[in-house]
Amino acid sequence: MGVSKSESFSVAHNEMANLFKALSHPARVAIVEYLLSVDTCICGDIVEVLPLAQPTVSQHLKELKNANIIKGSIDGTAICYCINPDTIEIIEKYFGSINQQLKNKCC
Amino acid sequence: MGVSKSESFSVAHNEMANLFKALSHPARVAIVEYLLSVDTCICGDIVEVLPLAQPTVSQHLKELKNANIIKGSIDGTAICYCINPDTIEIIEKYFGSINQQLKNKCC
DNA sequence: TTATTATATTGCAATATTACGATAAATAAA
DNA sequence: TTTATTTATCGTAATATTGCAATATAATAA
Repeated sequence: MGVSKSESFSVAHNEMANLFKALSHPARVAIVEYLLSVDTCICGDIVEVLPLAQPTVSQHLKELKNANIIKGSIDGTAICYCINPDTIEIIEKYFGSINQQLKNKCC
Repeated sequence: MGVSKSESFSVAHNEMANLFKALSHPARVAIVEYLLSVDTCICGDIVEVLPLAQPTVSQHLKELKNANIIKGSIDGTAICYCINPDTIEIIEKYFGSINQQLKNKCC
């Protein structure tokens, strides 16, 4: 019991759920919005912006990377993070499609 | 410690994270897509569609309701669930705005 | 080489989530 | 009233997530 039965669901449902899970923590939402707010992708100061310790921030960045929501490229000793526009577009289109389908409904 | 430091983040970041958390499980994604697939909102057969026991489905429905992603209205002994278009639109616009901001960027 | 700097990993404690059997609650039908 | 039917809640076990100190890794600078 208690085990997440993700294998019982379709790959598509799991993929969407994983995208949302990556954004299901305020720290990760804050990271995405911070990456949006800075001019360039070059930014190694995310730890300074968040009220969390460096290992915790590193962990959150890893989850966003694993979900393909952000990309990181090595720049000497620092790492440059930026948002992956492809993934954002996938999510936007997903909700756009839901909205479209809702327009042909009674609710 | 392990306690989620959600109070350390803005209300806006928490609100968006809570929306995504509601959709961060394949069962809840499946519920949303099932509600989209049926003609009317009148549906008391969600349990039949999912590979989960009735109390588990009830719990997932509760989380979607709490996040305002679905609405439920009592119809005799059954409950009619349907998607809340307002919340879907909030999410779509959120990603639309991110996409817009990304267009003016180097990445 | 030895610092220094930036990020990642490990290990662990605290908490949250997931799942379901048992049971309760509420309404409808007999 | 009694009996179905439908959904919700309780209690609990299994697992996942969150957070951070300590430490490791990797690249640069001195």
